[in-house]
Amino acid sequence: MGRPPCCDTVGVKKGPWTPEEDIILVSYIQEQGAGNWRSVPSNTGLLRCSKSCRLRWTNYLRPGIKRGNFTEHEEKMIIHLQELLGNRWAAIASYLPHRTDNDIKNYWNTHLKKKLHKQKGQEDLSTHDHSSTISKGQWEKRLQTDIHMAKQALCEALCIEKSDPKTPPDSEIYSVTSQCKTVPSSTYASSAENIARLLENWTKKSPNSCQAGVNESNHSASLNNHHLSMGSSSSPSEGTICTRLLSFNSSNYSDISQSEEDAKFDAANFTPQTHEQETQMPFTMLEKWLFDDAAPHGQEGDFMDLALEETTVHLF
DNA sequence: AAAGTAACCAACCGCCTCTGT
DNA sequence: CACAGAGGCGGTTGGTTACTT
Repeated sequence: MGRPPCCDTVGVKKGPWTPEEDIILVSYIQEQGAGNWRSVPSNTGLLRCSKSCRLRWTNYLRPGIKRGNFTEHEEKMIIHLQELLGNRWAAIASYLPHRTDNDIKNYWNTHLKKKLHKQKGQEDLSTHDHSSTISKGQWEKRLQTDIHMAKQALCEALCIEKSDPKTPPDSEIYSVTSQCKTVPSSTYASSAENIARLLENWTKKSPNSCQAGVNESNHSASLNNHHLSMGSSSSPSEGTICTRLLSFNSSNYSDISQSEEDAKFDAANFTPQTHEQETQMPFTMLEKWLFDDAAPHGQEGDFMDLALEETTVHLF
């Protein structure tokens, strides 16, 4: 017999998450921090299994997530990393700070696999086989540059940490921990943004489900009203949750532009990041691991010997 | 306009790994 | 060292949306 399910299947809700559930989850994580997922359903009253909560957080509600519209650069990164690492989506995602493993996996399965298949078909017809070798070399250089940039970012982060112990490292800026009171509000605002986006779709799709207080002619107002209306719902905890969310939305989030947020990410661009605790392995370990993986394909030497060339920078 | 098909993506399932006891 | 439980991960599914006929 297999292991019992991670949680009771009786009374556990499945399927798409509602905005209310998202708000409850985000609010809880904002207070308690991510982790100890087992206790999340019982502490929040969510009728979801712990895994579902974790997945929802990591793939959708976590701050800093960018969805859809993969850039050409990201696309190529994924292709190359997939070539190096295989279907280790979490590892690949760690090199694309804005993206989740699920998102990358989906994108690979729906877009890139076909695209590559198509390209391969064309290449087979072509007699210029060396062109692919050249582009591969370029990618190796690019990755080397990525690694260099990541190293720099990590060094900077560590230097900052050392010089000013009160300054949280980048990894902490984007994590919602139990010490979240000291974490800049932008951390949570991004989640609020995700929910706001969700609410936007939700209000469009099901105007009846949240009509109380929703002014459909004004989107931002409708979102706020929606929060308020839920704040006056039967559940008192929900009320405080929504009020808090609203305050994040209205005061803090508006102060933090997306570009600023992006800039923070860019500072640590291509630095491998983990999803859950946002704790970063020492880069050298990851680097080594990556190279070890690549080594059997005879690429280690290429990577190690490649110096960072200015000519490769323009590729980004 | 309706039906059929393809594409997309959120979420689930089950196995694996890690960690605490 | 062995075991159990929790979290992490990759494969897969199913519902929804977009597109085509």
